[in-house]
Amino acid sequence: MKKLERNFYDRSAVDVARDLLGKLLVHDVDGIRYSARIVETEAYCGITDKAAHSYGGRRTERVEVMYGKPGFSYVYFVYGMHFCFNVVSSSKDDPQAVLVRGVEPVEGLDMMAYNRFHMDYAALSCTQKVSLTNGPAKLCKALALDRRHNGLDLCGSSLFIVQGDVSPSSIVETTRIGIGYAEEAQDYPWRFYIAGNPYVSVK
DNA sequence: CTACGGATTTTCT
DNA sequence: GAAAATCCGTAGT
Repeated sequence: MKKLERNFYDRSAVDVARDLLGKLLVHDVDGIRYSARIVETEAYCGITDKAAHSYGGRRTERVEVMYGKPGFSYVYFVYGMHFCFNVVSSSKDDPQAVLVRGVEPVEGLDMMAYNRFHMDYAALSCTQKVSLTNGPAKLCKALALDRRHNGLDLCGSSLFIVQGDVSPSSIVETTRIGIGYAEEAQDYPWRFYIAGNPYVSVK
């Protein structure tokens, strides 16, 4: 399957978020391949979006990568213990990004099960299987993504996204999660997910 | 099933 | 010093 190229990411975060659904996120490390279908995303639309880390043109060390070229990773640390993975979108100096909130495991299931629960995949309960990757911090843990993966080029060879083999049947557009501080931006329909998929974090 | 609070530390004011 | 793009365990319905 074809790796997504720079021009895929060089669009608004809303367009990239919608089009990432059904694509395959791949992480190759230490001879292990993790891959998972993207089933839930959120767009963070830059300096005018009160929910975005780059709102108002804020430009700190943490958010610097969002001001660079599209198609790079933005991984941040939150709540003292979790990481979240984003894809930098839009053009250089327009700090937009897409948060990946849910993925469906495809390859590397045993390593994902180990990373999350220190168990074999076969020993997981049904609840645990779904809980492997149905949230932004859960999928980072499962796919072994952390601060070392901030600022990586997704057009590179260890962390990238490929075209999926099936396009999503039905896409739901709704409001974003966990942004109670964002006033009217809370109500913008910038979260997208594949209808009916069990790895969506919040229905 | 839903609701709530605690965990834990970086990041920014 | 406060808040945070979350998760998990426990308690209640």
